[in-house]
Amino acid sequence: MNLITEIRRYSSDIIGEEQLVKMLEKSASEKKPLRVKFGIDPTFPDVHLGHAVPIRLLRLFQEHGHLPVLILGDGTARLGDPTGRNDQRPPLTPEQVEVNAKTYLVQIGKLLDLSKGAAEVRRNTEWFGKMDFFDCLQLAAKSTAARLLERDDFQKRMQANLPVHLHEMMYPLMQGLDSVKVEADVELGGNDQLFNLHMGRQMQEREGQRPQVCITTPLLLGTDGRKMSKTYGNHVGLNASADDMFGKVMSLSDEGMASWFALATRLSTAEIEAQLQGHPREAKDCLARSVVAELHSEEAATAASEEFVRRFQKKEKPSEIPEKQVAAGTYALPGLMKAVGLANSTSEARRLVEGGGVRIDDEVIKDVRHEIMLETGGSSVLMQAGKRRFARISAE
RNA sequence: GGGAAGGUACCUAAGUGGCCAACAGGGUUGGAUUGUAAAUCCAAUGGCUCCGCCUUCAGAGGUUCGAAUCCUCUCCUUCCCA
Repeated sequence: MNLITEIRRYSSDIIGEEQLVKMLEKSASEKKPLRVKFGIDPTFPDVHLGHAVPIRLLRLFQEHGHLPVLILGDGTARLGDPTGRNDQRPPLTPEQVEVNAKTYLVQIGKLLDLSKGAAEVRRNTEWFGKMDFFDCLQLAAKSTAARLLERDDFQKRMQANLPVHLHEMMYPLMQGLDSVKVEADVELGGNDQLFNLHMGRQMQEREGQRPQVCITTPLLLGTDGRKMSKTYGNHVGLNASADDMFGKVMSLSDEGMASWFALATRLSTAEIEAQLQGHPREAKDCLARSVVAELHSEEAATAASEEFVRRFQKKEKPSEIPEKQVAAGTYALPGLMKAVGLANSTSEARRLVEGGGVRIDDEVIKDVRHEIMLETGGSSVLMQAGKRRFARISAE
């Protein structure tokens, strides 16, 4: 299939589309790969499927012989992209950033070939680490306050009487400088990154480089239909276990399925159409399998699907239940739940019990004063909190 | 530098001396229903040795029998003027 057609599947905006077509042709005839930049800030430990959309597009370029230039924004992470935030995030230490950066490489490596020659991985402290204050001033001189304040989220915050800090305004400039430093031909990003991508284009032009083509990808929504974000708890992490990943995808709302099929799987448009015609449950099962298969394996996907049916459709026990051991003795139910990690506090445990969400050996217990006796060598107790949390408890 | 408005639980946001662990909505968590979807209904939502006790309303002091509410100082935010 034609690359440009495939690109469109994953993109919401292409700035310089004609230019891109020419670049692709020229690259093919000269056998010179395009440098395709994608930057990600290691601000938290997990990459999720939302981030994976541009990474998928990047892989598409890679499969067509172009060179992914992955920027780990270890410099920009110190500051944090203000996009879509109405508050600042706490600053990260270089150590935290480095830990995150390492996990990112592992996770991104599941989708992209990061081996030498196949991709270029850069950290932007490579250049930001060397800049002194006067260099920063020069960077600041590349744009104007009016231009930077055009940004949507700055506008909104100012209208809401929320702070907009000066360093936040530097963020787009930093991202733009990344493009200049790596001489990007194309830059990819989520569609909330449009402003930042534009900035790279402008700055390259000022530096006498050919301005990059900017491609933004649609936002993959979270399982509840809102923006996918860790703070909403509606994200699917790339390093989630197969079962967990499967379950989360199954909890996706029906409305979100079409977009998930398009953005989070490699199924063809025709296959997707066919799935969407069928029963939503079957379609979602196919979707969840595809996602798990790509990040784990086919076998894991099948196993996760079966496990899911067993647990939630047939309401059987999960095939693996965590074993917990406590000292022998008699326990009050809430305290024991806290001790084995089924509740965060005894008060929370009480609430669960009173709400009828706790079972011991398949029997609902509503009495918070219920006591459990555990003796060494005695039989274990199966405890269930809510629909999905189980523990088998025995005495040491 | 001058003036004004603010800082309440995960978020938004009431409360301006006792009836406040603190209204309401969102979120979250349990339960019912179900396709672990959506929608809907019910309940819970600081902690604990739980019919009672303990710690909370930016921070530190103070007034009072009693403060999230009054006073003083400090820290933080926004806006207006210079």
